[in-house]
Amino acid sequence: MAPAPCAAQLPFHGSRTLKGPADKATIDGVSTVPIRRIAHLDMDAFFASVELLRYPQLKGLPMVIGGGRRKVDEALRGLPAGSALADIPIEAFPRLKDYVGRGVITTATYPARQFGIGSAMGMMKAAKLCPQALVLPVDFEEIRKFSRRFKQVVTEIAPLMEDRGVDEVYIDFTEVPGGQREGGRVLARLIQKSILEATGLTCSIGVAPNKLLAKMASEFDKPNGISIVYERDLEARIWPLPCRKVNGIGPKADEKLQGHGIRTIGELAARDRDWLIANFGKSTGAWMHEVAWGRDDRPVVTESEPVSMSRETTFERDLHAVRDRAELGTIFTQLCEKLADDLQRKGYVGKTIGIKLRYGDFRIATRDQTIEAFTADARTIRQVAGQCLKRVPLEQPLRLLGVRMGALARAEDAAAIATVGGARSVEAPSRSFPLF
DNA sequence: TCTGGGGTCCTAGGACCC
DNA sequence: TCTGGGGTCCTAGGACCC
Repeated sequence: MAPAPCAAQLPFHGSRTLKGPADKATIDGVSTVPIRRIAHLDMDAFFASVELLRYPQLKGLPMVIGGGRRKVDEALRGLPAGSALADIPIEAFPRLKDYVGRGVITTATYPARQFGIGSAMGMMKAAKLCPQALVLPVDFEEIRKFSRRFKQVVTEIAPLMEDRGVDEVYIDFTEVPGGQREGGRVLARLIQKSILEATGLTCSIGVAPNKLLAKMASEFDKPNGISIVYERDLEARIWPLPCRKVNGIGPKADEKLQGHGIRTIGELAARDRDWLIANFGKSTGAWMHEVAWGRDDRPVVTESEPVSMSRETTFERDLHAVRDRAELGTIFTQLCEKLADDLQRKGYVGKTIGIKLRYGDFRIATRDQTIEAFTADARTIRQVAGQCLKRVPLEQPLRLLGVRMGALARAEDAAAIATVGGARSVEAPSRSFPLF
């Protein structure tokens, strides 16, 4: 019988991170310390590309994936099902001009992007740009399958991989055999080739000294491209880019920067660190200065625990708390049940239960309440969330309702805390009981 | 007939404790 | 009677990302 593992042999719990380079390596016959090489990998038009594997006859045509599914599903149901998917005539597929509803686009194929269509764009707006574009619903099961498959290919080659969503990962090349050759290009090529063989899908990879630059680099040559960026490329390749290209500078920050006449990353780098801090706050200002100079020492994190889970839904039409009370109540209960099911399936419990609603005019309100004991029970969630709902104004029409669980713990850890906590409360009341 | 459904992190005020 | 900081937790909102 194998000896019981000691603590040091147990798998890492929580976040496992890679530290800087340690060992000597040989590059082109020269012994040297490996330089930090971080890759960002982005699947090309992921959702749409997965659909194209099923319907190859649509290749090369403008196509979008996403949206409020109903209408599209109806149209697709009219298609002959089963084995001959590839033989369905193109004319049989639904078009954007026939689309009705509130959805947004998840992915557009490259031909569709030529028309100015992009992710997160409303379906109705996209339909005006390219009414003849084909439109298909998202097949989440299929997407997850392909997502798992490509990530497995990556980790088999380079184990230090950080998951950034269904279609994106960071990879630490630094200590991987071949990871230093041609600045990472050789390994990137191998990964691209292996993913294509395993899935039939292409991806774009950027390799750079850190995550910040790798993320920008992966966009340089899309689709199916590889870009290698070194520290010395900062001025020529990074500084000319608009500030928006920095992961973390969004529309608001960009607008404010532009208000100060700062449009490119180079112009941001030219500003005084103290000036940035004075105008954007201590944390954001200092961070902006660092990223403008291409500096980022965040590690590649291979494992992390979820902080919250939620379920939300946008109604087909705006609902009113009083007039549509019954319908709203049904949806609310279903959301709570789905959330409870998610928590239980994944083995989590939580203490902070909250609701979110979006009004017809897109304003958002949230309320939450922290309860004594961890739970993943649908009825408890429904009850506490119901209390939260009473604290929010409900006069105006509602567009969206959501339920959220925060302050998560693994179910088994929470059970242990409950036991110890129970014993503790008998001995002496104390508020400062350590959580973990 | 604009604008989905998940998430993370940050800020800021107030309660409460030491 | 008037005055502190530091720390944590809770709550609400907002920016941002995929």
